Amino acid sequence: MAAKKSSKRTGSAKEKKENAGKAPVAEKKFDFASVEKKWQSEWEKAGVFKTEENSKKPKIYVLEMFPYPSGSGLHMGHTLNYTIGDVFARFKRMNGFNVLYPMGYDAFGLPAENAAIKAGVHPKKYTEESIQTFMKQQKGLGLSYDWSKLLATCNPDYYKWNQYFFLKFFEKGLAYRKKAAVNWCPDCETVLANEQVHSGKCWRHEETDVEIRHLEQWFLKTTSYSDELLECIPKLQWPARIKSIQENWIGKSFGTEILFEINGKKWPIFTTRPDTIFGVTFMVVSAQHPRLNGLVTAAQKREVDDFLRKIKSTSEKDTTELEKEGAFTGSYATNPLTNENVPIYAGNFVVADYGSGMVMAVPAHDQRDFEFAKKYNIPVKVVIQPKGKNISAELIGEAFVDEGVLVNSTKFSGLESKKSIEEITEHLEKIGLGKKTVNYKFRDWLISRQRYWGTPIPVVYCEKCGIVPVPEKDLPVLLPEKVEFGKGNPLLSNKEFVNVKCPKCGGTSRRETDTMDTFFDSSWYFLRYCDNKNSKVPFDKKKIEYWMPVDQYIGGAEHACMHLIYARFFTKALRDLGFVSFDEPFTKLFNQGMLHGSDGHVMSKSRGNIVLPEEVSKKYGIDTARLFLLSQAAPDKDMGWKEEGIEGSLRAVMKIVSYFENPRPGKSSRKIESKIHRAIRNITSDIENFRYNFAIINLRKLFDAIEGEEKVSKEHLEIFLKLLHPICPHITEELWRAIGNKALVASEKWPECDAKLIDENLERIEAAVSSLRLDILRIKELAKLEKVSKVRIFVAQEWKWKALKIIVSVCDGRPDFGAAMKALMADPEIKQHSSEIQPFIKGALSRLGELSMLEKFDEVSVLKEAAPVLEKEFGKIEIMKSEESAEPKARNAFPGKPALIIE
RNA sequence: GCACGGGUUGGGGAGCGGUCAAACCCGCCAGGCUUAGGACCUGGUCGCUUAGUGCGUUCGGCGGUUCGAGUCCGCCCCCGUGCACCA
Repeated sequence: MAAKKSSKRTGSAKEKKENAGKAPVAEKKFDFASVEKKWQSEWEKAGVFKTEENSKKPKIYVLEMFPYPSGSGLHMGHTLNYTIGDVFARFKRMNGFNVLYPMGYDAFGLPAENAAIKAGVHPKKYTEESIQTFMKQQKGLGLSYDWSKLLATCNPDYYKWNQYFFLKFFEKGLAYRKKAAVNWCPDCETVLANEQVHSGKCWRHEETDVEIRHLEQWFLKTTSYSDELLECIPKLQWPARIKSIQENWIGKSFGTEILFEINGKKWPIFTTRPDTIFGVTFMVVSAQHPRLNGLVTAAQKREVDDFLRKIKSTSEKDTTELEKEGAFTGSYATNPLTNENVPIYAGNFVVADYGSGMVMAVPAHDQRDFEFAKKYNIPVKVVIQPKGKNISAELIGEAFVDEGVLVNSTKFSGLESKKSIEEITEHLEKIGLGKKTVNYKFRDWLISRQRYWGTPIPVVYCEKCGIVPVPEKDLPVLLPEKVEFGKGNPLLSNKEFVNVKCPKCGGTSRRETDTMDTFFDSSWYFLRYCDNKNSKVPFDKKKIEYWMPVDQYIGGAEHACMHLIYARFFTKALRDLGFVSFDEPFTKLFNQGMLHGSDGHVMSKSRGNIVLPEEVSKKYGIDTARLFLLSQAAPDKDMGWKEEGIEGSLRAVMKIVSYFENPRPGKSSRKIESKIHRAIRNITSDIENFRYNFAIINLRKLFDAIEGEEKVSKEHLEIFLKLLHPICPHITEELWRAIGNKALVASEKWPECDAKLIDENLERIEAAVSSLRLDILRIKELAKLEKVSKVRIFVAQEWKWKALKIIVSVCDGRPDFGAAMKALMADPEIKQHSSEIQPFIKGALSRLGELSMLEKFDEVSVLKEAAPVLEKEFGKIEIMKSEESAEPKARNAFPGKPALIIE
């Protein structure tokens, strides 16, 4: 099929090429592969993508989220992602910026380890090979990375600094170890951070329920930055969606902490509804609460244990539908304002580590509490009445949760609930039994993992000294290669690694075998790029100060409350440790859309719907693929990959290539000059604002205009190639050379728009020409005229123009028939046409907006310029005033809408 | 349940409250050119019209604001995403 196709693809295009004495492009197709290779190596030779040291240019740091190097390599989805950044980086480079555009690999992680278990390959080998594949593919895409900045997080010269930062955090108390109810994924065989649990499932295993286990683990004190992380969000130039996800994730809520007395001890209870405190009839403590046991009396132990066993077997299923359940603990709490004793239940609907893990239950005014109370026959006490209504505990079928007026609340009765929140809180503060407080959903980041392929946590456990950090001089704690994969943490199988002497006392001690969450690695990699070869310190502060923060970050929205929050935390923590002096790592963030495969699902290896860039490249050339991907939609929108569409992009590329094979150099017309400068202006702002799809439309329009010209100057052709270069880097280099240039487009200066050369009038004339021409042709066809010998164009009578101006000015954007009529009748010249005035005003009022634009140009002069262009084709063209015509249709010519008579 | 996106002409996808029947691409139709081809060129592609730059009807549904609404507001329906028993 293919061979037949290409042999047939000859014809007129071929003849043209042969006349020019050149190889027929269309026939040979175009050797994209060798052109791509050639320019990729030229770029490398010239080092055009290297950042400059001590540059006077303004800096810009363009960064894509670095990939996890999986064995399956890149697909078109990645291609889209990196192309978006590459276009931007090339554009900025040409605009005179010193651009840092690096690439690296998030090389630690579970998939490598799992592959090792499955295929018997060592994770190190697996990862190294994957990285090689990725690099080769990325180079094949023509991405303009400065490869000298390369890093991989699994190299000791990188993870050494993970350990170094860990120790710094440990010193400051930002890294700590505690026993807690943590998330455990039985498939990953490790604990997970809260951010890695999605709706009760593991982020890597959609099918796997996460279990709650009580384990001692390492945490980073991310919560000490909760407030700052939240407060800085409005300042970020990030997509609103990501900002809102982060705000929700941090989940700040204002409320009151009330001290209830339980077994002689004060328990702080967090609530947003202190106004309902007189309605508390019981308390519920989380079934996962670490202090639950202390509340259970001997008599109730059995009941509570039964309950705990029951929820363990059902709790992970259908969290949405879960019925509220619980068991009485046997303990009571004393309400500080009523001195009533209320029973404490253990319940499945209370979160252990939000607030204090126990809630005061007000069944009359909280739906969950209501359901629970009904189930266990606990009294319901109404303390807030809706305005103008009277509800009673016996009759309500659901909790009344809205605002109202307090009742049964001692001296607070009669207050509006909103007001009483303040008053009750104040009262509690006065008597020392409560205070205003804030609560966050955000929790500390659990960073230890019971897996092999990660950064060893630099700590040993000494029998005498307890937790002892590894001294800085002994870093890095190397990850041993010799381990056995299978059950449990492979690191435990290496005795030399595990059994060490205590750095403090020299006594027997055991090395920590947990490794760090890989999100630790990715929380500061953007800093390391700035100084990736430094072996003395994690990075030179001066270099960081020059390059950071990242000006433009590009990546997927799935990292909204994982990587993007961790990196922000890390930056703030490093700032407070004196490593950096800025507050936020990423000034601007762009979320690229997801590429969907032909089955409509997001393109991914596991779905089996991936399209490989190599294959597309081979068929269409990578520039064509880039053009196609970016022209489909705005780059932040999801889009589908469809093979059919790319043919159109190939056509466009081939048209451009053919044109440049046989250019027609000469002096450009004013018209094309105007168009070029308009295009410069538009395309510059399109790329700047990631409106690549519009940039491509403008490029195509510009090319159509160039192609239609008899002659175009070399300078203008060069401008076109420069404008196209960020999107189609390879072919533009090839064509740049073809029209006689030596240097590389990649290092050329971006063209500047000379606004003076944009000629609105000329473009109006052109538009008039083409619309006139079409009208004439259409009329000719409809009238079945053999030939057009004469065209008469009738333009509106002058009084109509005058009247129009009056109407536009009188009405000031708002149709006002009366005012318009009055104004027109006041003008003696217009008054002569009184019979036509009324319909004219109606017409004008109905298109007021359009007409106020029309006012700006002179119909007659535009047509006078337009007509001669068409005379060659249609013979004599006359322009005349409507009143000179006897034809009623022509007489009705409206301003801006000329009438035609053709003979 | 809460929050955020989105529903536009055959498909993809644009659309500062007036210049918008709605960019651009694909598809489709007609014509041209032809070593008759899924190449290239030109035009068309909501309906009705037609010597029109004419009329009508449209932008998930229903209301509202406005002289004027895909465009703003309210409610509803559908699709997608995030969080989810957060007290």
